[in-house]
Amino acid sequence: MLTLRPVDALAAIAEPRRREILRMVSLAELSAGEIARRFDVTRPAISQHLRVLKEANLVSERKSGTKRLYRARPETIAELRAYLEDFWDASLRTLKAAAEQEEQRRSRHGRRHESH
Amino acid sequence: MLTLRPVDALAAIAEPRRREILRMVSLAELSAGEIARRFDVTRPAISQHLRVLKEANLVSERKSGTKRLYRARPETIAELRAYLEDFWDASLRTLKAAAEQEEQRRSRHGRRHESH
DNA sequence: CACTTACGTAAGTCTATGCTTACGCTTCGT
DNA sequence: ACGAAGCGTAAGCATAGACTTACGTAAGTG
Repeated sequence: MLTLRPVDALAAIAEPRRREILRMVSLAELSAGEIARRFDVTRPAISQHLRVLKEANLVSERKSGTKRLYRARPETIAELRAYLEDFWDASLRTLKAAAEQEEQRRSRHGRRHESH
Repeated sequence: MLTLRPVDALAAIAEPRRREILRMVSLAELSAGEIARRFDVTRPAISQHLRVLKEANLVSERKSGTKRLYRARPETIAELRAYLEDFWDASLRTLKAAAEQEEQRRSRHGRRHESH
C-alpha cells in the first residue's frame, strides 16, 4: 500500500536546501529550530521544507515537550534509491546495447555510415 | 574539468516529462519532432526540455540534414548516479549507526529513555 | 495563571518554470 | 531560386514554489 510514489521524494530531493536538511537529520535527530539556526533563512522557511520532506515520507516527526524532532526515514530513502537504480539500469543498459550495435555496423562495412 | 555539477542534472531529472524524454533517447536516437509527437505538448515545449537536458549534459545533439538527433549521454548519467550513491550511502550509513547506538542504549538500562 | 519557548500556518511577494503562439533560420527537394 | 520541413528562440502567460512577516497554538516555567 504505497500511495506516495518515489517521484514525490525525488522532487523533494531536487531542492538543495532540502537535500542538506535530509543530510542533517540523517546524522542526528534535530528540532526545527536547531535546523533553522544552521541556515540563513527564517524558521518558517525551514518548517515548510520539513513539511515537504514529511509529505514525501523522507523524514519522520516526533514531539518531545515543546519541540518537534525530525529524523530521516531510511525506508523511503531506500525506495527512492531503488527507483533510481532501475532508472539508471534501464538507461545505461539500452545505451550500451545501442552503442554495441552501432559498433558492429561500423565494423561490418568499412565505409562511414549516416552521411544521409 | 567539470563545470556542470551533478546537481544540475538532478534538477533536470526531477521533471517527469524530462525523465520520460531521457528514457526515450536512451532507447534510441530521436529527433525533436519524433519526441514531440509522443507527447501532448507542442514541439517548442519539447525543445525547451531538450535544452535543459543538453545544458545538464544529459543528452548530446547531432545534426543530420534538417533534423537534430538527440541521445542520452551515459557518462553524465553515471556521474549523477555516483553522486546519489554517495548521498544514499552517507544517509543510510549514519542512520544505521544511530539506530544501533539507540538500540544499545535501550538494552543497557531497561527503562525507556527520552521522557525528558 | 501569566509568560516564555518552540513551533506550524496563513497571506503576500518575487522568482522560476512549463507552456503557448509567433517568428526566424537552416537544409533539403524540385 | 523557392517552397517546405524541421527546429530553436523570443515573448507572454499562468502556475508553482521558495521566501518573508504576522499570527495562532501547545507545552513547559515561574
